[in-house]
Amino acid sequence: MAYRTTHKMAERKEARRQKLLSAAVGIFGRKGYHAATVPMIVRAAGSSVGSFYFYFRNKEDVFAAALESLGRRMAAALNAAIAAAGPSVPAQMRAAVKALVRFLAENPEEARILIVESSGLGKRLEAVRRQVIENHTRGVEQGLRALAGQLPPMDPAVVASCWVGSAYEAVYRWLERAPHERPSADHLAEAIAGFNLRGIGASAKPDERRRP
Amino acid sequence: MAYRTTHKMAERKEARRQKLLSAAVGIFGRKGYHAATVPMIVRAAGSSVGSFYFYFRNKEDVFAAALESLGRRMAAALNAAIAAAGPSVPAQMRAAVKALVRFLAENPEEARILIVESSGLGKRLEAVRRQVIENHTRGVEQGLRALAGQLPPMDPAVVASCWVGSAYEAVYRWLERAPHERPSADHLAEAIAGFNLRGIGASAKPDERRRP
Amino acid sequence: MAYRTTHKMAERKEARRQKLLSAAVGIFGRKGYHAATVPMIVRAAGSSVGSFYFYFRNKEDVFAAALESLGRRMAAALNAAIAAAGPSVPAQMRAAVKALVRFLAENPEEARILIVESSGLGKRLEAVRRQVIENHTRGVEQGLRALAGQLPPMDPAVVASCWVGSAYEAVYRWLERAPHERPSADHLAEAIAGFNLRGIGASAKPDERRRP
Amino acid sequence: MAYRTTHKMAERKEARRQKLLSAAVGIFGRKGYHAATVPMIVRAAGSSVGSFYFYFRNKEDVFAAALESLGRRMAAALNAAIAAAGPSVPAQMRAAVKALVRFLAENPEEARILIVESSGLGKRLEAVRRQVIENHTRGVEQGLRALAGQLPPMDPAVVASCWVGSAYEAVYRWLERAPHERPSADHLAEAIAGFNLRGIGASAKPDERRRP
DNA sequence: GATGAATGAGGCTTCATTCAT
DNA sequence: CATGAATGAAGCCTCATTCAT
Repeated sequence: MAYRTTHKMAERKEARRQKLLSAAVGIFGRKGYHAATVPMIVRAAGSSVGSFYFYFRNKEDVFAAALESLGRRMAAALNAAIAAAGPSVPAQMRAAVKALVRFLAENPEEARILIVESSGLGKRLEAVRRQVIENHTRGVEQGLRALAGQLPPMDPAVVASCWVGSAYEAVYRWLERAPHERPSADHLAEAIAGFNLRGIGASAKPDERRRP
Repeated sequence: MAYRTTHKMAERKEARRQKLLSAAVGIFGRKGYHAATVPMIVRAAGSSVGSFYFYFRNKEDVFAAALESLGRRMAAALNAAIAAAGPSVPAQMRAAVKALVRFLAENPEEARILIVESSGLGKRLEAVRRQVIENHTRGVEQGLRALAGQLPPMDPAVVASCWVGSAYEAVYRWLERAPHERPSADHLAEAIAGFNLRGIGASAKPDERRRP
Repeated sequence: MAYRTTHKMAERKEARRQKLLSAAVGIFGRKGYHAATVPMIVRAAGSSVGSFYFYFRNKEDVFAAALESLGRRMAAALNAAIAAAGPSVPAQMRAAVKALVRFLAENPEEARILIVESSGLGKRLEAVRRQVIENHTRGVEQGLRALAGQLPPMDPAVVASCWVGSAYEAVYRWLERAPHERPSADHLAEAIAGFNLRGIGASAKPDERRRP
Repeated sequence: MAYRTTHKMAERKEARRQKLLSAAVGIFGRKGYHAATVPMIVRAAGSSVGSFYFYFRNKEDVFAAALESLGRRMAAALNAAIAAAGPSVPAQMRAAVKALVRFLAENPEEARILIVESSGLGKRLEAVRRQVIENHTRGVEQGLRALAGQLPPMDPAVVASCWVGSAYEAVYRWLERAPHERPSADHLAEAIAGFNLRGIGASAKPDERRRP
C-alpha cells in the first residue's frame, strides 16, 4: 500500500508543480519577467513561497521551466502538423508555419514569453529562449537543405532565420492588436506562409502545393 | 561678465548629455535595461548620479532618449539609402534592407537595444521601442502598396511585418556569432534582401533591379 | 503539523509589530518625523528593514499607526477620568485636563510626537495628527454646550480651541524643562485646569466643584 | 560718487536678499520646511541658487532669518498695540491678543511657519522658534506679575503658557477653515481675549476694561 | 511537505551645497 | 556678484531567498 500512497503523493506533487508553473506562465506572460514577483505567482497558484522554493530553485528556474515546457509543446505541435502534411517538404513547411501561428494565437501568454518578455534576461535564460527558436530555425534549415536543388541558390542559415523571424514578428504585431480588430489567425498564417514560401523560391499557392 | 559665456556652457552641457547618453547606450546594449544601473552608466560616462538626474528625469527617460536617437539615425540611414537608390521601388526596398543591416552591424549595441535587450520595459518604453520598428514597417508597407499591381495579391500589413521581422531576426542571429566566424555584413544583407524580395514576389536579382 | 501552530505565530507576529511600533514612537518622539529614518527604527527594534516593510506600508504608515494608537490611549485615559469624575460637567472637564496632563507627562515621547515633532507631515499625516487634537477639542466643545446656560456667552468652537491649546502649550513648555527643575505634573495640571475653568467662566476652585 | 554707487549697490543687495527671504517665507509657509527646496525658493524669487548661497549660509539659515524677521514684526505689532492701549494692564493684554490675532490672520503663511511648520526641525531652529514664542510668553508673564495683587493666586509661568497656547491653537484652527466659512478675525480675537482674561481672573468685558 | 515571517543587499532618486565661468 | 551645472551622501523601498515552525 505504501507505494500507492507514494504514487498518489507523487501525483499531487507533480500537480502542485504544474499549478505553480502555469500560474508563472500567466504572470510572466502578462507582466514580464522583472515585474513578476514570486509572491504574485504563488498567490495566483494558491500556494506559498515556501512551496515555490521547494519545487523550483529560484525565479530564473521557473522561467526556464516555462520556456522549456513551451518549447516542448511547440515542437510537438509543429511535428504533428508536419507529420500530417504528407511527404512534400514545402507542404510540410507551410503546415509548420500554420501550426506555429495557431499555437501562438491560442497561447498568447506563452507567445509573449517567447517573443517579447524573454529577451535580455541574462546568459542563462537567453540561452534557453534561443534554444526554442534555434530548434525551430534548425528545422527550417533542414527543410531548405532538403530542397536545395529545386530552389534558387541561397544561404540556408540566413534564410532560415528570415523564415522564423518573419513569422514571429508578424504574430507579435498581430497579437498587439485588439482581438476584435485583427484578421483571423488563419488569414495571418496564410499570409506568412505565402511570404516565406515565395521567399525561399517555392510555389506559394496553397492549392498547388502537391501538384507536379 | 564671466557668467555670460552662455555659448560655451551650452556646448559643454550638450556634450555632457551626449556622453551620458552614449554611455547609457553602451550599458543598455551590453546588459539590457534591467541589469543596467544608473551608477554603471555614470561611471562609464565619467560623470555622477547627480548629473545624470540633471539631464534625464530617470532611468526610463535615458532609455527612451537612446531609443529615439536610434530611431532618428536609423531612419536617416534608410532614407539616404532609398534616395540614392533611384526611382525603382524594389530597388529602394533592397537598398533599405542593405542599409538597415549595415547600420545594425555597425552599431551592434544599438542593435541589441532594439532587438534583444528590451524585455519587460513596461508599457511606455515598449511603446517607444515598437515605434522605431513600426516606422520601419510602415515604410515597407508603403512600398508594398506602391507596387500593388505588379505583385501577387497579399496582405501588405502582414507582409510588411514579415519583411522587417526576417531582417531583425537574421541580424540578431548574425550578431550572436563571434565576429570572426560570421559571413560579411554584405553577404548577410544580400541574403536577406533576396529572401524578402522573393517573398513579396519581386525579382530578387540585384543586377536586374534597374532594368525596365 | 508544525505549520498549524498558527496561534503562537500570530502572537509573535503581533509582538513584533508592537516592538517596531514602539521603537518608532521612541525615535519619532526624539528625532521628529523627518529626522527619523527607517534604519534607525529597525535598529532600535532589533529588527530589519524587510520586516518593517512587512508590517507597515511605509514610513508614513508607522507614523499614522503611532498617532492612532496614541489617540486611542489618550481618549481612553480621558474617558476613564471623566467617568470617575461624577456627573458635574465642570468637574469632568477639570478631571479631563488633569488626566491629559498626567498622560502626556507619563508619555513624553508621545507628547512630543503629538505636539512638537510633527512639522511638514504632508496633508495625510497632518490630518491624522489633527484628528487626535480635534477629537479632544470636540469633547471640550460638548462640555461647553452642556453648560451653555450657566456660563457667560461665548463661542464654544473658539473657546474649545483655547482650552486645548492652553493645555498643550503649557505641557510642552513644561516638558522642555529639565525634569528636576520643573514643578510636579499635578501642580501643572492644577494650574492649567484653573486657568481653563476660569476661562470658561466656571468656578475654578477644585473643592467647590460639586456644590450647587 | 563712489560711495553713492556703493550705496545703491548695498540697496540692491539688500533688496535681493529681501526678495529671497520673502519668497522663502511663501514657500515655507505653503509647503513646510522639508518639502521646500532651494530651487523652488530661488525660482519664486527670480534668482539663482548661487545667489541664494551668497546671501544665506544654508537652508536652515533662511528659515531662521524668516523666523527672526517674523518675530521682530510680531513684536512690533504687539508693542504698538500695547502702547496704544493706555496704562491699564488688562487693557494692554487684551489689545495684544487682538493685535496678535490680526497679525497672524493677515500673514497666514507666516502664521503657518510659526505655529505648524517649524516644529521638530532640530535644536537650532526649534530654539529660534521658541524664542519668538518665549518673548511673547514672557511679555504675558510680566503683565501677570504686574497684576499679581489684583488677581487670584496662580503660577504666572504656567498661566502665561496657557495664554499664548490658547491663542495660537485657536488661530491655527481658524486658519484651517476655508476663508468664507469662518468668523471674522475680530470675532476670533474677541473670543480669545475673553477666554484668556477670564482665565487670569480679570474682567473679560471689553467695555468695562478701564473702569475702576 | 507546507507555510509565511524575516532578512538585507541593492536599486532609484532627491537635494543641499559647491565652484568654475 | 550672478549663474547653474556638478557632486555625492543618504533615504526609501522592493523582492528574491531562507528557515523556523
